[in-house]
Amino acid sequence: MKLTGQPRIEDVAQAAGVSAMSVSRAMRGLEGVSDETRERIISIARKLGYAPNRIAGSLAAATSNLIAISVPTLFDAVFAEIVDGMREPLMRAGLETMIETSDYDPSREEAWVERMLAWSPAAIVVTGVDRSEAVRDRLRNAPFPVVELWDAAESPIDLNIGVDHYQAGYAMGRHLVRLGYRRPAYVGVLAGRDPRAEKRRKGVLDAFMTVDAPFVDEVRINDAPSFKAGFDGAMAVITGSQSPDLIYLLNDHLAFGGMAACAEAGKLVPDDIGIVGFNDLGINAVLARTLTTSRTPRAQMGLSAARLVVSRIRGARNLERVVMPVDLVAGQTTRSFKP
Amino acid sequence: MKLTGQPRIEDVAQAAGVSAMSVSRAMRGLEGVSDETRERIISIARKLGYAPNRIAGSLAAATSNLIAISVPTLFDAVFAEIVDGMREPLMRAGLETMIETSDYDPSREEAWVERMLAWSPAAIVVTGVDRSEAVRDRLRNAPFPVVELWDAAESPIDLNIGVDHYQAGYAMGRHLVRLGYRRPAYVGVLAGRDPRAEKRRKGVLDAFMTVDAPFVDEVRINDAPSFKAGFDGAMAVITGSQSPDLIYLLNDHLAFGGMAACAEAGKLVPDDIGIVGFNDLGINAVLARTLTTSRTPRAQMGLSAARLVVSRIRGARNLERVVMPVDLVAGQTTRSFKP
DNA sequence: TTAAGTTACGTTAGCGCTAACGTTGGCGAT
DNA sequence: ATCGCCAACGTTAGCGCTAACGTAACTTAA
Repeated sequence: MKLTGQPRIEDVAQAAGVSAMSVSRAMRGLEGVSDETRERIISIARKLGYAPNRIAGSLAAATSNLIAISVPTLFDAVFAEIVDGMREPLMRAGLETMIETSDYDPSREEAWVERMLAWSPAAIVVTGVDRSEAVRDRLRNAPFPVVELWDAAESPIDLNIGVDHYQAGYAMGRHLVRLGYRRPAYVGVLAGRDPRAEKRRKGVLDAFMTVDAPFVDEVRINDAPSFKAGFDGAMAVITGSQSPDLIYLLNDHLAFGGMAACAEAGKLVPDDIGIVGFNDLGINAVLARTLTTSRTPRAQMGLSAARLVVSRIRGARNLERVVMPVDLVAGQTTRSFKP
Repeated sequence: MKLTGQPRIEDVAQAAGVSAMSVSRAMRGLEGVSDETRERIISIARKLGYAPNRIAGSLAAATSNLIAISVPTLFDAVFAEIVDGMREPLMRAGLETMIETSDYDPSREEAWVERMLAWSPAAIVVTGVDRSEAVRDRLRNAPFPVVELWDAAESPIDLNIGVDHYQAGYAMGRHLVRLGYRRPAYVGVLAGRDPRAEKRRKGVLDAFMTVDAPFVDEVRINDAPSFKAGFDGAMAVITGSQSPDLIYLLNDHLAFGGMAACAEAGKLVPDDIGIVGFNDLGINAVLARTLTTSRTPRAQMGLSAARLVVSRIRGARNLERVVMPVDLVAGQTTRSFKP
């Protein structure tokens, strides 16, 4: 009860007539204390309002119960869902979550990784696989599990759970080619901002190139992905001179904005123009005219990643790489969209 | 360079020919080292790849650079935006974010508060003001700033930034009464799940009671708020026997689902029935037929909260309570909605 | 019976840092 | 000259916990 007014392990030890070490063992559920003593210690600890000082514990044990997670942004429901999906297993395992939003900036992520190393986390989770060799090295040599999430890694640093964005794009592209589209346009954010989006774009493009049909137009919004960005981008493409028969947008947020732009411009979807997104956000559940999109297992990805991390922390030594399936969600093609 | 292979402060001290304390002072920008020595120390630290061990530092200083934030969920864009808004000032101040999602469960929040006390955070941020007196006491006596966010507190624990949900509801209710609506219905989640939503509901109800027009129907979805929940809830109300002339839904997510339900049921909005939400999500920017809703300054709230926290940590002793304005966003009333 | 475990503890020695309190030397004021 | 003061350091003593290593009592096997 010295500095902070909080009882310390020594206070509990004295009250229970045992050593601090026994209290430590009892509180952490380690063996080496009899059931009888353990119960007595725990009840006394509760009575005193004792909570182990995690900082001291982490220093002594040279590890913490912190999981450090970096995502580009929480504003995008995709990452919010991934993080949300991780919470439950992490909570069960008594792990706390530290979060970073890098705003798609590799240098911010890099600085954060360095900072996190100073916190001896129990594990670190980063988004995607595209980062400098220097950071990869730091993570490879880290004394804790590392998860690369959301994208599929060719050579993972350690654990990897994600979807193959190129393949998802390619599969969607093939589907669109089969439907007869030949003049695709692309609407996304500035190249380099979102490596996963670029991979999907490349997949779609490659699929269209099998029928010699490259993008006839391409708009890059210099802004965060949003309904508005999709609206503006799609509008630019629609009112442009290339008259595409299809717009592939970075994700469903943009795609929904794109549908609205079509409505505004008097274009029927998909009669006049096709609109395709990515992720399958919940919005499709309530639209009479659903988007064509790709369903990504976000929550499942978070859940699996968290479980893997927990099992690793508990001692499992398996190297895992999980590529999760992306389901193609075909939009309705019989009625028209009017928001 | 002992345990973890990471250089320690002592390694830097020896390399620079000074004491560990001087390195500590130099790294933290404290006075007591000459500019010359400071630069030399910092350059050597960089050369060695030294990063201060935050855990050891936090233990010695009995405080950390951690900000602990609890929100009900990140899946709701509102909280994602609040957290996102806090990131920038926190980052600038060198503070790390620990996050908890309580899923609207007070007992989870309570347990988390106890856990966080063991981490000596620099500040703690909780959502809303409705919590047990026991938790309020713990937070009041905490040796760091506490922020209650998103709701306006009558008697704040410490800092408070939020909107007055009752007033927002009341203002919206008055607006709706003026528009001539007299048979309102409510669609929300189970009572007790979301105290802020209940306050808004009460505000709307009180406004309607000024013209003796209570809710004619009320549906409580036993599920997370989503497009789908709004769709289902609104559909239940529409197909019910009370024929409301207006549906007030918990938030914009539900309200958008509600609009879709109206379309599905062949009801014109607002000709046949009014649909009202809360928050003003970005979706309105792309809808020809916009929702009637209340605009909440989420990002601004996060930003202000973070700034306040930072200034407090830096020594300011001001007690602050900020009630932010909620703007009423009137929906278009001239054309009909068809998704 | 006795050596060799086993259980249930206690003791020791830090983990890497920082608050608080020295100490030293240089400098201006008297 | 010598006092006091200040800047620029160094020293000491932990912060509260846990890994690693004792140790005593008790059990088991041959």
